[in-house]
Amino acid sequence: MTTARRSGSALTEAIKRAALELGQESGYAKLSIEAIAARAGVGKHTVYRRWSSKGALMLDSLLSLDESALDYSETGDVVEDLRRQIYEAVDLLAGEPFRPLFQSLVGEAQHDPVVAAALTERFITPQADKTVARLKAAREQGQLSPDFDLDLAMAILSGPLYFRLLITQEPLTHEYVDRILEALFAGMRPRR
Amino acid sequence: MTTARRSGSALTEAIKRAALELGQESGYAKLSIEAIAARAGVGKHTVYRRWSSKGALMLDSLLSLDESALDYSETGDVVEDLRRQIYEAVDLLAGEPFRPLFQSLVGEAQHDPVVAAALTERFITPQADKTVARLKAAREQGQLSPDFDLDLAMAILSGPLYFRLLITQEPLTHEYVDRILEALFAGMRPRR
DNA sequence: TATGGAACGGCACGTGCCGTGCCGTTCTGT
DNA sequence: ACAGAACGGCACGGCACGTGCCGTTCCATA
Repeated sequence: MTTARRSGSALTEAIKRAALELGQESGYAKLSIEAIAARAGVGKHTVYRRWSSKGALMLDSLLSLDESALDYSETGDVVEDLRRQIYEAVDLLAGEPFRPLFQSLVGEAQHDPVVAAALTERFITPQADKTVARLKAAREQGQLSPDFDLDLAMAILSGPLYFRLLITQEPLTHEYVDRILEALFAGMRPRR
Repeated sequence: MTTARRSGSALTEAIKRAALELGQESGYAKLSIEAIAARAGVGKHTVYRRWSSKGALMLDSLLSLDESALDYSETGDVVEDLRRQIYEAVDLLAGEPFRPLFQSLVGEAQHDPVVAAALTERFITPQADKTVARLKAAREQGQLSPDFDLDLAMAILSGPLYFRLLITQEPLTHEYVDRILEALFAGMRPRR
């Protein structure tokens, strides 16, 4: 009997899917590459050939979900645009069902430089750049105080969200996002 | 020959010391309880009897360093008081030589609820409470806008610091702390 | 259409650490 | 003086690691 052999990319997808499934069932901690390979019906080599570690695999699996999902449209209103951008990121990664996995992944990045680098390159930097670009455009249109540090503004927007996700481990609601935006812009509007 | 036997608390201290030493030498990731016990000249039971996991041991070892170190004096100026409080926490845990360990520990808290709970109870909550209490006192003295959410202010102070520590993994300088304080209070001062 | 090489699934191996027993010894409280 | 707890040392089974080797299947090239 000739088993229909799957193509390379189909295997890659099957492994990612198995990783996400097992991750949601058992949690990241008790997750082994052995188990993922078994679930995907694949040899361990086939996994190791593609990813160097459990963290790299999970990160890739998780971030493959977004792709275009993290784009957002422009309304002309800075606050509204930022709100939408943050809502989408928060809903995807800090909402069900992927919050625990994303959380564990950021945790893993604290031990594993490879995961940290990949996380920064594929998610953190793109998001931060988008935020700063939008702020910059607003500042040039006179909607913001011209002396405000945009990188700092970005950190003040992002920081409390990660603080909630990682430290207090409370849910990230839209209402919380709104409050941060409100507080930030209270101090950022141009002075009369 | 009768080996001089160490008392219980002396053993506890010796194990903590060994854990911190090995943690700084090898990094948290490649750290085993076996190795810690060996370094401390102690049986594994003696470790397991005191701590339930590597994370619990490391957290205890690290936070035992502060004790009274995280107290600070009152100057009457909110910003100055908060600055001192944050400096001290940042210098101890996010400065050399303990930054990598603290970082890994917060990472561990993402997988291990026991570590997360201990971290919250022994460090996060006390720090947050202190900050909020100081803000509250200032507000009651009319130094702050009366409608500002103090918990949110605390998150805006803490969030960017953890963002730097965990996400962008840049050093936490006093200068950065100052900029956050400045930005926050720009939006918090009472309106005329 | 024939052929070599790459990728595959399956299996087994040695390694490291886990957490837990059991031993005989040493200290402590009563 | 004595019982019991805590100790250091050792050995154990278990698990997942990462890496070999096997024979098979697919694919590119000639």
